[in-house]
Amino acid sequence: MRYMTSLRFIDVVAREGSIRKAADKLAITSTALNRRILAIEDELGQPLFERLPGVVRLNTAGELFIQHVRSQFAELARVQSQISDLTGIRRGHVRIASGEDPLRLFLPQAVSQYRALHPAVTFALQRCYGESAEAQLQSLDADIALIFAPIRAAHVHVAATVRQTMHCVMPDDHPLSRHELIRIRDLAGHKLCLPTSESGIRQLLDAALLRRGTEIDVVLESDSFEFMQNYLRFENALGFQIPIALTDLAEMGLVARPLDPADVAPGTLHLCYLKGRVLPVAAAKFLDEIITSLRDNYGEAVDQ
Amino acid sequence: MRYMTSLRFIDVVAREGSIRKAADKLAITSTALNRRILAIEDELGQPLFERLPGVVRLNTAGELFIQHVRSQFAELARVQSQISDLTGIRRGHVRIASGEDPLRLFLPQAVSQYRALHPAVTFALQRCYGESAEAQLQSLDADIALIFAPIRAAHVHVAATVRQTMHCVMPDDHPLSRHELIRIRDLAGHKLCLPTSESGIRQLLDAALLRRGTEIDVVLESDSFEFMQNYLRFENALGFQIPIALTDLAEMGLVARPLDPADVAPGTLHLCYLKGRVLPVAAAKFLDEIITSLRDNYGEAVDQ
DNA sequence: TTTACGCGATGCGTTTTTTGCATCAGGAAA
DNA sequence: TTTCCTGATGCAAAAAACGCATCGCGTAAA
Repeated sequence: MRYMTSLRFIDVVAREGSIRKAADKLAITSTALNRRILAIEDELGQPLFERLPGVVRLNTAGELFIQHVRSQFAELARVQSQISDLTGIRRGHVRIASGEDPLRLFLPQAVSQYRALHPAVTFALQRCYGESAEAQLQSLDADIALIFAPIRAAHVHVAATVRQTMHCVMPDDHPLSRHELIRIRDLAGHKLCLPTSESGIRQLLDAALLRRGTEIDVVLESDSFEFMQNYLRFENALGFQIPIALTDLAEMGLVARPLDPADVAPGTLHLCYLKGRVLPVAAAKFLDEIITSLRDNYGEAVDQ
Repeated sequence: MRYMTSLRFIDVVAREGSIRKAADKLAITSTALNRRILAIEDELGQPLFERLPGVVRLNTAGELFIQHVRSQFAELARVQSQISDLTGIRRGHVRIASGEDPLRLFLPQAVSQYRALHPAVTFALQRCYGESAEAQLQSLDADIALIFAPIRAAHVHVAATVRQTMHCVMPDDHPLSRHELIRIRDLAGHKLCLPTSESGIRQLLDAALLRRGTEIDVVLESDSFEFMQNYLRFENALGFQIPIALTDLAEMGLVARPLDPADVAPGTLHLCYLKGRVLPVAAAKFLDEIITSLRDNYGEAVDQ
């Protein structure tokens, strides 16, 4: 929308922290951009940016204003989506912030299924960890977040949750593969591949290992499941995943065995959006879809 | 704010129902206005107005969009108010929709008291009845409403309520002035001045008269208390008011006597704003003020 | 039926606004 | 100090918005 040009410009300047950089990004000259900002500040009666040497930074008024600007964009998107929905063709753009786990299989399936019904809806998927997912909800850079971690911020509304039992992944000829249920103490003496410490899986494991006082042998840390999964065979090591990320292990000569819930507390996958926000039609309907899908595939997804 | 010009224009067109009339009001030519609207519709991908012979009317998409536009204005006002509040000087504009009763004494006092503390805050007071007050809250034409009538719409949030016992106003030499408490049956045979039927007072009285089956003699109907009050002496008639509207009766040779609550149910004065809305700083603080003031002057104002 | 009037849409010349270029002033780092 | 970056500003060119005149179309009065 053309009338929002100045607001969009301000948003970019705030993100870039520099008028000239923002101007480059927006493909206009810095003078034009600078004057737009001065004009808005003039109309508003006070500056939005502190001009520090080399950078510009939002002042308090600017923080208030940028929040307003972003919510206006989100609101406009919602209204446009609602209007498009009137014609029968569902249009829109859904932005999802998710941990790696659901990005492996669950979200690809869910998105493609939804797009088969509504081809005019586009998606953006951003991989990120819990805290940054919540930040993206708040800055309105994401509509929906799928987080395997405790929810920290009070401004996040949890639309559904799914219990996820931790699984241990290993080559199918690994000695532990004979166990149907794996205890924490069984891990002692085996080589382990763990996700990095931002991961919810890692946090649950660390808590469990600490509680049981088990000594472990971490040979590899990675924030890529893909890498870890491929690596397990070479080292004959153990990895960890949650059900929503468990894909075609058999093809890779791997198996997954649940860890005893008495040792490792089952984690919770949270499906969230920003509290108080009315989502665009497309995002809201997609949310409904994946709530249903989570319930069907992983049981007891709790609407809240 | 300049960037909102097109939106403001659309709002005026929607209200006027005619591009040419709106153009007159906005002091531009109809062609310029027309093109702005076409441009927005073009960007939006579909029309907002139905072009009927002689008038334009919002279509469904337009209704959705105009709601968005109005909320943008309200939000911007809130943010501006918040920003102004940073400087220490409280600025802002508070729009109140109220029945006649609080406009007599209560609101003039409250507003002047508030403005004494915050001279940069301006006020707009619109006299109206219950239903239209609620409509004004919803269309964001008013921030706060003070209604002596039952609340009908679910989208209105009631911030406080005050019980108001109906009073009968009469010349101080009227025979009924000897009664400390007036019963409905006492009214029979006397000349009555009643408010018009939109008034909450009239509705309560009608209900009471109907229940008691009392025959009454209505000599005058008026939606102006001022007029009624001045008229009572000439006709030696009876009028009706609620405490919040009772002013310097003695000076006019009038007295007020409460009606028996067993006959006429005490009405409730409602202090409201639009549900889910975050009021601008100035409006929110003024709301706090009058809640306190209502409680102090009329007892038991209930925060809700 | 005819006429007159009001409405929104559109072509075209004019005015206003926005943009880009060149340049200035000022702070940070080499 | 010099260099290099930043945001701010004067001025001319480009772009957008505007007003005038006019068209087509419908309703309502004659």
